[in-house]
Amino acid sequence: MMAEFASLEDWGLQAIVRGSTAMAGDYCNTSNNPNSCYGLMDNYIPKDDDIIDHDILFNFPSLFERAAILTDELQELCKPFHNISHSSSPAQDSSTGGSIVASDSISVCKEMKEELPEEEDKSASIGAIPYMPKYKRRKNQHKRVVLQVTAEDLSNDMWAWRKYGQKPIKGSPYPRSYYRCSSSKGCLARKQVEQNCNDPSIFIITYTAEHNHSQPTRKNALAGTTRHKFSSLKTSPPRTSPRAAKKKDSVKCSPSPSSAVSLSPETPFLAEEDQFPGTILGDDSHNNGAFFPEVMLDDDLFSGFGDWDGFMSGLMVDDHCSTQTVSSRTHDR
DNA sequence: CGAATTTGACCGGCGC
DNA sequence: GCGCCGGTCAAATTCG
Repeated sequence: MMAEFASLEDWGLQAIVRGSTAMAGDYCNTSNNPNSCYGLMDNYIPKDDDIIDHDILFNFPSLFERAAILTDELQELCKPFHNISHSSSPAQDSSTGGSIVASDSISVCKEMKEELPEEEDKSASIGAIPYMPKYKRRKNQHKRVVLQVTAEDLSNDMWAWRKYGQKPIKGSPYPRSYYRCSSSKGCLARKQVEQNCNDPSIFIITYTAEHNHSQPTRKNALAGTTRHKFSSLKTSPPRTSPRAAKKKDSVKCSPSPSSAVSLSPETPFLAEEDQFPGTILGDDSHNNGAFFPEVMLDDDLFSGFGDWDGFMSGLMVDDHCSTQTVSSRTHDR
């Protein structure tokens, strides 16, 4: 699958090749671009920019009421991927056209940073999502939900996403792709996809804002998802528009476009068996900063929940998982 | 022909 | 104030 994926995309291949060699060291300068490179959290030192979305959290009003409900919301956020865990058996991968042997990494890094007074932030966010004028969103950009998934898992996102931009990111050899939810016109949900420069097979997905509609149950019911998102994974060369050609040499060696993008937004039908597949692990302060690939929630988030620790301890299965991949236990339920 | 993708341009936030 | 950078827009292009 990986090979297939790699062969399908010029830059993807390049990225993978580079990623497997000296790339990581050369490009993954976390001091330059922690956002792009904190994929493997074992050597990640949180900074103010590496944040989680207050909106996401606060747009789940009940989030601050009961931890149990919190997990529901987390599940909601993670739905696009936790189904993947269950669907990663080879027999089920016809939707992605590949012979996926095993999907491993479903990683969720959830962080939260208090940048604004909590009350103010809450009051501003709870309830209807206010319309954000053009170019006025950046203040909220510090608040995100970050997940890490494998390439194959990336294609199993339950939501319908439409790409609206792609940018090379400083400090990362891989471009970041920007998606908005195409299921509902007014939906403010955003998604960014970039490759983990430490491990190109891992994609870092950043969700911003929240869907204002229910999750589609089958992809055919989705608006705006008719085009096969994997079309660009065919062997056809990347498109080069006249505009692109015109300015080609001015473009920094950003890998060819489709990469993560093309991988991302396919939304196959997946039954809504919403068992949270990823073990929610406690905040990393309890774990010496080790990276827990499934779910990571930081202190600030937990500070809002009195008995979160107790709750989480019930969910905790293994404190010693790998720093890069999720053990198969996630899929064994 | 409608919808999705690509990609250069534009804009605003932020650091210096 | 300036420049860098990330995020978004929108025209052009491609695809089904």
